[in-house]
Amino acid sequence: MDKESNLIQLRKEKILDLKNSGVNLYPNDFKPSCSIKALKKTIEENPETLGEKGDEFFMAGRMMAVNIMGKSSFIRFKEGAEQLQVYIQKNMIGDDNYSLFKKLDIGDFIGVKGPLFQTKTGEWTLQAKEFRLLSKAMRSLPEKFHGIKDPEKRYRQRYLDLIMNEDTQNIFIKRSRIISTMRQFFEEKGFMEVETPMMQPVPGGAEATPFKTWHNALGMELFLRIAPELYLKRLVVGGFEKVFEINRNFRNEGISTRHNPEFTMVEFYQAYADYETLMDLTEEMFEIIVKKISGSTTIEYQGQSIHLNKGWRRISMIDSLEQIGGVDGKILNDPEALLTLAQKNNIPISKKDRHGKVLTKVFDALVEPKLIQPTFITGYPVEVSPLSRKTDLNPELTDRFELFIAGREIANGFSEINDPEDQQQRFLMQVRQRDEGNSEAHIMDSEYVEALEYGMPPTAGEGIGIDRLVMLLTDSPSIREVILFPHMKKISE
RNA sequence: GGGCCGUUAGCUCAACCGGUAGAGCAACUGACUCUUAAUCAGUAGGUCCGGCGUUCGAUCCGCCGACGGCCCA
Repeated sequence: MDKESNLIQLRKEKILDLKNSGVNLYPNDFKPSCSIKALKKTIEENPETLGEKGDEFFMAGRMMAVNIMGKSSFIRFKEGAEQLQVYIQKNMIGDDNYSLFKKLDIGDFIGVKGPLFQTKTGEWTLQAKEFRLLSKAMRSLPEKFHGIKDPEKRYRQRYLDLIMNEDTQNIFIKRSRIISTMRQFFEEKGFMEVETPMMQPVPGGAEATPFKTWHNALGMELFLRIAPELYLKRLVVGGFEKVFEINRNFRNEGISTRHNPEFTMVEFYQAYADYETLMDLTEEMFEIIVKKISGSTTIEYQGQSIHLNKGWRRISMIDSLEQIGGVDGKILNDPEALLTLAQKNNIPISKKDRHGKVLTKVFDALVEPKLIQPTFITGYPVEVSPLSRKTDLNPELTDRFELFIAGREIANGFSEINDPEDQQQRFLMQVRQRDEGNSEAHIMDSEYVEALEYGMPPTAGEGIGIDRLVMLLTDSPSIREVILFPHMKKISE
C-alpha cells in the first residue's frame, strides 16, 4: 500500500526476534470469561465478590494505552464506551513474561487472568497473575489523543476510524439498532420480510440512471436495481398482502453529502391500505424508533431542534407553494407566469416539462429546504408520479405523499395503481418522455403490467431512505458518516 | 460538471515577504512497583501529493494533473 516506513521496519525486526525466541504471535486458544461490558456489570452489581481473594477473570483486548513504570505497568483495553485497566507487575507474572510484555506495542491484543482490585483513585482494575500475547500488530495505531481526523483516511480505512473514534462506533451501533427496531416494527404489524432481485432485466420503480452489468451464461444485459418496487407489488398480486424489504439500491449518479451510489431503503406494501394509512404508520414507526434510539421525540440535527412526536403537518404541494414557498396562488394555475417565476429563481426548466413537472421543480427549490419539521406533502402531479394512483376527484393529481425532515426528502409513499390499463398508459407517457430526451424516465415493464392484469388488491406502498434517517438520528452532516465504506475514487499506482 | 478550500514525520498540526522544515503524541535507548494525555533524561525520523515552469534559489509564485472536503447544478 504505502512505502514501508522506519516504524514498520522496526516492528518487523521486533516480530522476528519474538518469533525466534519461540513466542507464538498468533495463538487461538484463549477464551475470555466475558466481555468488558459484562465485567463492568458484575462490578456494579456484586462488588462484594471482588477484591484480592475474589473471583478471577480471563480478559482479552487490544492494548490501547500502556504506562510502564519500571517493574509495574498499567495497560488499558477499550470496548466501545467501556474501558478496563489492567495492572501488571513483574513479581506477579514473572521475569520472562514481564520482559516479553515490555517488548509489546500499543495495538497488540493480549489476554490476562486475575482478580480485581481498586486503585487509589477507586478504579476497578484487573491484577494480572497471568499474561499472554494473543495477536501482534505490525503497524502502529494513530496517535492516542487526537486520533484520526482526516476524512479521506477515515473512510478508506474505516477500521482505524472505528478503533480510534468512539463517536464513529456509536453511529454504526445506532444504525444497526435503527434497522433492527424497524424490522421488529414491521414484523409486529404482520409484515413479512422478502428479498427481490438486485439484478433486473428492466430497471424500474424510480427515475434514475442504473448501473449496467452482463450475465455471461444467459448472455444478457442486467441492471443493478434502482428500486425493488415493481417486484414487491408482484408479491402483493401473488397474495403476500403485507411485505417489506430492507436492502440496497444502486443509482449511477453524482456523489454528494446526501447521495452514495449504493444506498439502503426500506420499501413496504400493504393491501387494502391507502396513502393516508401509510402516513399514520410512518408517524407511529418514527416515534417508536426515535424514542428507542434517542430517548426522546425531540432531536437535535445540525443545530436545529426537530420534533418527531406524532401529528406531523400534512399539506398539499399547491398549498405549500403558497403558504411556505411564498408563491402567489394565482401563478400556480398559470403555466407562463410559473415559468417566469422559475427563471427568476434560476430553476432549470426544460421546454418539454409539463405544468406538473414545473410545479414540482419550483416546489423542490422554494419549499423543500424550508421543511425542517416533519411534513407530509401530498397531491403530487400525475406527470411526476408514474406509479401512483390518480386522485378520484382530480385526475391531474395522485394519492401520493413525500415526507420531508430537515429540508430533505426522507420517504415517498402512495396508493398504488392497480388498474392495468392506467398503468400501461402511464408507462407510455414515460416512454414518450424518454424519447424526448429524459434518460431517467421509466422504461416500459410489460411483464409488470401483465401481473396487474391478473388483479392486484387496492394497495399502498412506501419507501424510506435508511441512510438519511440514520443521518437524522445521529446528527450526521454527510451520508458518508453513516455508510461504513462510502465509495471513493481508486488511488492510482 | 462548475466554484472555493485542503494535501508537510506513523497521527494531529506549525513554518513571516521565496533563502534548504519544526512541535506534541507515537517510535527508539535508559530510569522508575498505583499510572490514567504518567513523568524524567537522551536519540532518530521528511519524495513538503505528483509533474512542468519562473527564479541564483521553490514547501511557498504560475500552469497542468491526482486525491479529498464543502458549496452549487
